[in-house]
Amino acid sequence: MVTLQDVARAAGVSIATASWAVNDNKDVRIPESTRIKVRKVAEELGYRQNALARSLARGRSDLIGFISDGVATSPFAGQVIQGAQDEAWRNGKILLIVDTNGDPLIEQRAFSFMLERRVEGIAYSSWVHHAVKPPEELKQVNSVLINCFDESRRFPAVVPDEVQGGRTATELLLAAGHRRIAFINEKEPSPASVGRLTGYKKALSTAGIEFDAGLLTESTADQEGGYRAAGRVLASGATAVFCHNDRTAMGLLDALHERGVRVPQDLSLVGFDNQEVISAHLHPALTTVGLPQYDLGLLGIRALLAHGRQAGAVSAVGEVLRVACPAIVRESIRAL
Amino acid sequence: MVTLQDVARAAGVSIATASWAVNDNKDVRIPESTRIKVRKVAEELGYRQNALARSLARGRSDLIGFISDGVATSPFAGQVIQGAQDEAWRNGKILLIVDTNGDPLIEQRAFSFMLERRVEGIAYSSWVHHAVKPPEELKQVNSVLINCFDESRRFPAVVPDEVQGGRTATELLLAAGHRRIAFINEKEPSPASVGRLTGYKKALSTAGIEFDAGLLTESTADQEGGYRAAGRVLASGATAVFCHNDRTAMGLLDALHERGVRVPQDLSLVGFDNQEVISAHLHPALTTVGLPQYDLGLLGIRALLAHGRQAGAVSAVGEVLRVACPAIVRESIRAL
DNA sequence: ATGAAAGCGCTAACAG
DNA sequence: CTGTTAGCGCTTTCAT
Repeated sequence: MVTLQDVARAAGVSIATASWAVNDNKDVRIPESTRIKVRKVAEELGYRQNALARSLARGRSDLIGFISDGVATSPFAGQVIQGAQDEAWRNGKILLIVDTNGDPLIEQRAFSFMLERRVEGIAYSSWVHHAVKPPEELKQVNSVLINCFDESRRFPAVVPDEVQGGRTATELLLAAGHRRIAFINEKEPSPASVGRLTGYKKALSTAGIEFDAGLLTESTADQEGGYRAAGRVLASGATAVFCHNDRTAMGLLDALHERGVRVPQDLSLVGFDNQEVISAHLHPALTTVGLPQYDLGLLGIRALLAHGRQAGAVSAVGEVLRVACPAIVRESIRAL
Repeated sequence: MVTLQDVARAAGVSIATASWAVNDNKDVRIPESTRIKVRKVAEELGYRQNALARSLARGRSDLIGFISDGVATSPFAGQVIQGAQDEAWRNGKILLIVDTNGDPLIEQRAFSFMLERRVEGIAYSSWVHHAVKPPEELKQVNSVLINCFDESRRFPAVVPDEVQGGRTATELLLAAGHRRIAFINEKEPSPASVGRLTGYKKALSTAGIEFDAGLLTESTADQEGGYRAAGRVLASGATAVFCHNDRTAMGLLDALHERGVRVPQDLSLVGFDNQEVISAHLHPALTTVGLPQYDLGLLGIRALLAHGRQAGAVSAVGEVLRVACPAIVRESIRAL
């Protein structure tokens, strides 16, 4: 490995000068000529900075830890990471990602690894939007929660705006003239289920429609849940249905096909999540509401970096940022 | 930040001794008592090793680079990363992951980052199994290709065994008594399409069945492709069909439902990829062949590490390891 | 404008 | 058994 010392020697300058030339240091003025020369020599020798030494000397690692409880399991996490990575790079930082797969022991080791590597912050993310009890280690470093939040509000968090999402989904149907809109919601209480229900009710009330409990069906948030809800939905006399997520919609669509109910001719559908493999390829393609995954990652890292800058600023601590969920219009809604 | 020096001072020992104690160094014998004491002091002071300094001093970073062209876009990559991470950790290494999203510029920067960080090897992976022209930088460090391969065979590679997979899928149908088995294959030539076709033919020939070109249909490898292939498949008089992947099977199933053809009563189906969101939740649940994603990652890193150990060993260079694709039996096959 | 030199925190000979 | 010390490769202050 060729070191800066080698470059300096070969270029006939001191090691300090070589450092300045290589780093294009603005604080010090060295003649363009020597700068050029040094860089040329470095190039020829195939010099490559040693980030380990550099970090040690500067006291900055330029590393940001990213802990996820499931890139592997989830089709969502990928986009979040992409957003996080892009924002990190834009700031000259690089992500040190580890997927704990939900295992506390792995999480423990992940923290050690990261802290030992002197990461400048940690983004702690989950693939399901939910409340978490962040591990103590998180407090040892600047950090942010992504797609999850701390109930005791000790950390800033970035999450999707479920309420607005639920409202948007409902409004899509309302705008098409539907008045009797069924909602197949997830049975388990969760930020998504309570948030989306709230949004659904808000949209209805804004449109001057009274909430009808008979239009609300609870089920598991997967294909089977949607499939089993078909009977109740049909019996409710709804002309449109808002499904808790795309998987639910897929199951419902399946049941509808079997019963000869056509979508969107006989019944309009809107899903949630915009899980592409499913929504974009159903028959008909599913109109849905997307999760702002990329932005969650991007904004999470941005918050981390901003917070790091104004170190100690209390303002953002515990604050939760809700990111808008966009409408994705495809073909499953028929205008009345 | 408390340093080793602080610990040493507080424990009343030299910094070297402190290092021995903290690292549980076997090469040197220090009395259990001082070892305990040092560790206790370290604990109390909240000492945490500085991996940057450690790596610099030892000349080993314990970092392994993992370049992917799409964790974000693919539901497959996640499992590969999981396998890679597990194997890396088992060896005390940590993965430095970057997703290039297929962008050569990002890839370029990724290499710089990794090389500067002195990674001990790079796993270069793709989310579609295909031939790649690995960038020159890969040669600067111990490396391995995962789910892709170098046509000029300059690097070891780990890929799924498409031929065996195609054979397995076909055998699943054969075993159920089917003789007229249609194959909806991907139109574009690719390791997957040619491999699976080869496997299909082999299975047939082993079973003493002659290949019938009339049973082969080519289409795009997605839902739409499967949907459009329905007519030809039905016309072929097949009693079973092997779909190039689960998405194709999903589209086909859709078309079949519309035409009133029941699965598996009237027609048996087998997919490929075991894309859970789809295959596990179709009606009926899809019998398919899985991709050995986890193992690809695991074996890739293992190869990297092994190769690093016997540095210079020519044996493994350019060698491609084919990993078996397992059968995933669900409900879409009916025994004749 | 450029060089000398003191670290950054830790490891690993080498002495004692 | 334990302490001294010379680096690892680079940044940065302080002279020159």
